[in-house]
Amino acid sequence: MKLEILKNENHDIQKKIISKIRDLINHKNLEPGDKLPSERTLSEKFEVSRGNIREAIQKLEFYGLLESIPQSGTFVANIGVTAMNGMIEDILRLEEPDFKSLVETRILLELKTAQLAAMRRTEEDLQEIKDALDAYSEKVINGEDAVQEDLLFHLAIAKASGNSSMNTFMLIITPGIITNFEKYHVCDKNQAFLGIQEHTDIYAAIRSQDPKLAKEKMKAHFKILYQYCYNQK
Amino acid sequence: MKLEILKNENHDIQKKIISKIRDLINHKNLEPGDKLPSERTLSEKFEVSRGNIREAIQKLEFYGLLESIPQSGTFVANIGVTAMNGMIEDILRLEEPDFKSLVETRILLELKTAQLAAMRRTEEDLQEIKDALDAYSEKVINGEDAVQEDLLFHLAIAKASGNSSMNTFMLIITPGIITNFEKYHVCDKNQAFLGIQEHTDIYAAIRSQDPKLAKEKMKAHFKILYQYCYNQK
DNA sequence: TTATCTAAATTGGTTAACCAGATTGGTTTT
DNA sequence: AAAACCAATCTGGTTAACCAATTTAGATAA
Repeated sequence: MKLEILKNENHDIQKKIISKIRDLINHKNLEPGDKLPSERTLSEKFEVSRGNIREAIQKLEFYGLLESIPQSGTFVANIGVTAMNGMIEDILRLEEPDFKSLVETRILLELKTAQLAAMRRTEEDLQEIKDALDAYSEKVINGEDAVQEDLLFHLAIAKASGNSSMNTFMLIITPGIITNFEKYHVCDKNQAFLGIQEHTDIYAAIRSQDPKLAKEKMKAHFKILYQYCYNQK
Repeated sequence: MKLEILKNENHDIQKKIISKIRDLINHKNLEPGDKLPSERTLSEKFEVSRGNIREAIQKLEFYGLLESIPQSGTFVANIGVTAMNGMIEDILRLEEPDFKSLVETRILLELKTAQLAAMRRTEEDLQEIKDALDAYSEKVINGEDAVQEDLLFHLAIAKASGNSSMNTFMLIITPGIITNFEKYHVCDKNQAFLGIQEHTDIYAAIRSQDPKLAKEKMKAHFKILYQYCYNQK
């Protein structure tokens, strides 16, 4: 409980620091390549710990807005003040994604990865998808829980898509999907049995290198989920 | 130069730690809820600094595989060994996305965000998109560089889509897109002038709440880019 | 024997000291 | 006057000490 509060406080502090950095860049008219004040200077100017400053800078570095060079300084990336302001505003605004956003995004990604996997899969990819499918089927037939095997099947397809961005994004949204699924108890035995057929259809389409069919079968697979989630709301 | 090497070494160390944690979970048959050895124990067992251990744990925490509780310990998340192994393998394998992956993913996301924005945009969203469009047009007409304003127009649409996951992903791929664009000098003056019309078309479709048209116009906008990027390869 | 309480040890998180390398300003040399 | 050099200073990065909360184990009391 207290953890949550602390973490939120910490998160708030980071947001405040980021907005102060933005204000500083605007006020001092810092242009691409200009150097920010040192971490120590900022920490006493903003009256926060140096660690907090470092975290904020690293976050802005992640989004490509700043660049830290050891033993030298932190510099404004090659991006103008306009885009800088717009992007920082976005970063500050971003709330934690709701379940609906996660599902919507997952479906979008999976329809594409299925399509791409059908186009690009190697024999090795295909074998891995097949293995995941078999593991899944076996668990379901034995009446065991197969959430993990289901997940691995989908991740195998993402891998076969040959697009590392989409693969990464699948991994990022996976935890949120799983926890929410378990919270809502979406998967029951009937759906699992139906899942075997749907998974098999998807696999077959990817094997026969039919992108359109793969997308179609993936869409069918998500149809129930999609409706279920939106009715839940 | 040396920075790169060091950073790669650091990255390698983290990967090694993550795979060692995976081995440990497998070897000790740690199940969901089980406690990992303390950070200090791990650091001397793996012969790395405690900071490295913390980074690796935080990364696995980000992907929902571990959970750290202050003054208590780090625990295996509610995810079985099968999925744990599969996901860690994926995490270790993920390479930096190439330009093609980035563009492919951006197009996928933007076609959807345009569509969703047309469905869900509020009056406020619409105004912000309009402002971004005007700022872009003005720069282009004055013959100035308008890369930033172009970017902000697209981010405004992502915001209006009402899907925070997609919005986040757009922000994540943006830096890679920008740096590569500048590297390849994609945008020239002619494209910028053409861009005004295309942007205006997209805006009009979103204003008139026509999802299908919005997607179509966005597709047209990306057509040149898409071909250009793939020809570049 | 069981339950309860207390103090010591353990935990993840945080802070302050330290490090190596880059920068800078002044000095010396040519 | 200009170039070369050098030491003091400043930088982000790293490490070790510290902290408060928690857990644990043993002593005590019922």
